[in-house]
Amino acid sequence: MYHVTVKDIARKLNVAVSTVSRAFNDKGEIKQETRDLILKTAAEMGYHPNPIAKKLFQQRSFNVGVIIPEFTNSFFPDVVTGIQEVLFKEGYQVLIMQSNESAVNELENIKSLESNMVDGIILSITSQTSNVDYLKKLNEQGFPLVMFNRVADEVKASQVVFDDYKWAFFATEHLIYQGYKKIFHFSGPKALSLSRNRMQGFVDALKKHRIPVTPDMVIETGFMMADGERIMQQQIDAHNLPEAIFCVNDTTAFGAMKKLKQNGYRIPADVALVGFTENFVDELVEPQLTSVAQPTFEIGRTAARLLLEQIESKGKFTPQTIVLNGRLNVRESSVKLKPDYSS
Amino acid sequence: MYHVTVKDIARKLNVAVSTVSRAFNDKGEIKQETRDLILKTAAEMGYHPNPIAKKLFQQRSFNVGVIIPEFTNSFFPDVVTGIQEVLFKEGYQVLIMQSNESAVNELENIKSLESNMVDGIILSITSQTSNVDYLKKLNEQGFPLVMFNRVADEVKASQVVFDDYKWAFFATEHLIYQGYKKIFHFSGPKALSLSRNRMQGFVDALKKHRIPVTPDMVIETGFMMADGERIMQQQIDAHNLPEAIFCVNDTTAFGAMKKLKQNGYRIPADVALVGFTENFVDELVEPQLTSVAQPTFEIGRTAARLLLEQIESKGKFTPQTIVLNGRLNVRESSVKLKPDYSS
DNA sequence: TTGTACGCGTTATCAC
DNA sequence: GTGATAACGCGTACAA
Repeated sequence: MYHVTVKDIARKLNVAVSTVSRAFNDKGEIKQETRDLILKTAAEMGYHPNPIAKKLFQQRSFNVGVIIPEFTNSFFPDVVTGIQEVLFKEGYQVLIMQSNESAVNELENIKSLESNMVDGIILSITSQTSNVDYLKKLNEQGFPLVMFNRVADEVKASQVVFDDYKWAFFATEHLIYQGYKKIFHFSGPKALSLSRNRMQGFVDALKKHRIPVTPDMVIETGFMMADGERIMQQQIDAHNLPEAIFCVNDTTAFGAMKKLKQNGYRIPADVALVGFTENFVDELVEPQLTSVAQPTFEIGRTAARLLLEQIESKGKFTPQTIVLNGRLNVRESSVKLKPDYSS
Repeated sequence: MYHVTVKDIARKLNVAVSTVSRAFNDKGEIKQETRDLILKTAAEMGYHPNPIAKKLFQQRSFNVGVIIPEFTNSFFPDVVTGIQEVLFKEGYQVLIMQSNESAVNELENIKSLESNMVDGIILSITSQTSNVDYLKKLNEQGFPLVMFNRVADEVKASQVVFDDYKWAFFATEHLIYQGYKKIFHFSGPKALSLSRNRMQGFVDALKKHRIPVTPDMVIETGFMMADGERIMQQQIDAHNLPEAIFCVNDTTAFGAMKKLKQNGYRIPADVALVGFTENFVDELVEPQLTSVAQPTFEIGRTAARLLLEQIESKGKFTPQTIVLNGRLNVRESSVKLKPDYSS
């Protein structure tokens, strides 16, 4: 694998390397015909500027790191797609890393990206992350950083978030309007502000409609399908079933759905379900799952734009928080069946 | 963001930069105590070797590119996870790119990775890729290359594949053993060898069991859910329904399932379904979908190991093809209901 | 065992 | 308009 360099072209054309360089980074300070000649022979020789040398000189890597907790749900891949869309156009490479919901991996990833001289990092913290000192330090040093969805509020960096409170409120209110009174919430890890916000939305919606809120109505579950299954089974075993459940995400809702069906309960007749963070599977399961849709691609694009802004505004930069809007997709799993008078 | 360099350490300690460098790349040719001192002060000063300079010198990027058609199904993310697992341990960064099932993007991605001096590329070609000249050239130049699942046979590179023929054969035979006779196949894009192999497995299974094969039994569908929906609706409209369908993947099977249900058909009573490439959704849909499971993570790990082998065996390297094994997960969608004598 | 000097491929800053 | 040269940070011959 031999790579053609500026030197090769310079030698062949009997010009100086700086002239060759100028031909490529055209700033008008080169004669048109020399430029054309150089570009032509360069193409013939199969020359490509060596990006590594360029990076070394410019002290910029044009790499951006993205750290996400997992890959298996479509949420994060979709966000990453949005991120890539914007950054790729601007000439950046995107290094994607997976923390696998492990705070240890996450820290390793951050350090690895840092030592690879990425120009900035976009991340969504794990559900286990408790210590964000490193991120905080990085951010205070002015290192470009954007967090999305799962954010650490102690770190004063740019954020792209969803109004979890509002949409949890709406989702819960939707259940109330359907006529359900005994409503539970399967919550995410309380360490994440996202979980706390969704929980608060749930609680406040009940309060608004004068439905008494007791501690047993909120059950900390987790984010995985297995979590939903486990907690649902516990409730079934304890003979403590509500009329409806608002789940912190679709995945846990699927777990709950599975266990309910296994135990012979009908959805929504016996227990209604609402999820969160739209998934293409929602329309495939039976009954179809009501869920709150987040603008995944737009989250990614916005995060990328914020990061670019910070990278390019050498120094003086004030972090911004952008809140994106969503929408409630009402489907079979949450709609109260009207009494059937026809038969 | 000021970065500490070898120079800073050398100045502080009054030694030569080469001594500092030696301390890090320890080959025993340095006094133990100088080494320790240098390492200690380096740590204090927060020194990290600049990977870009290292790459420029070593003419190696320790980056590996991965190009996949899409991110939304869990198949590719899972494979990528396996790839990262192996490569990350060996000190490689993985650059992930998405071709979005576009042959144009794919070529751009390859060139972008190449010009970024990745040490090798792992890829799965798009369903649109017809011209693989560029890949062929790359491969013939000795550029490390591994293809998985969706491979281009004209390119004599290492491959990690699944025995699509065998498992399509088994899946079809399973339907035959259930007693179905009129069986259709919704095939993938014929341009992909993967599609042709699955189709051939289907055809040969029918032949083995002396079921006549007619051209209308194989319908080129595509890979997306929308494809499955469209083709299914066409069959329904044409009143041309089989007793069972073997779909090229789960996604098209979901599409078919959706349309069948919408039109009031029961699965498997009216039409049985079998998919391919296991998906966590299979157990969530109703009825649960029978599917062939592929060892996704292992595919990734194997591809990564093959690539490493080629990267490290400077020059003399013979491409290998590794065939991985799978398994048929039989679920409700394909099991023939026995006549019910109980009622 | 340590220091000097050079090269990796690029761009910017000087001269000319 | 063009050429020579230094610099980016590192690793390695070679010299000391």
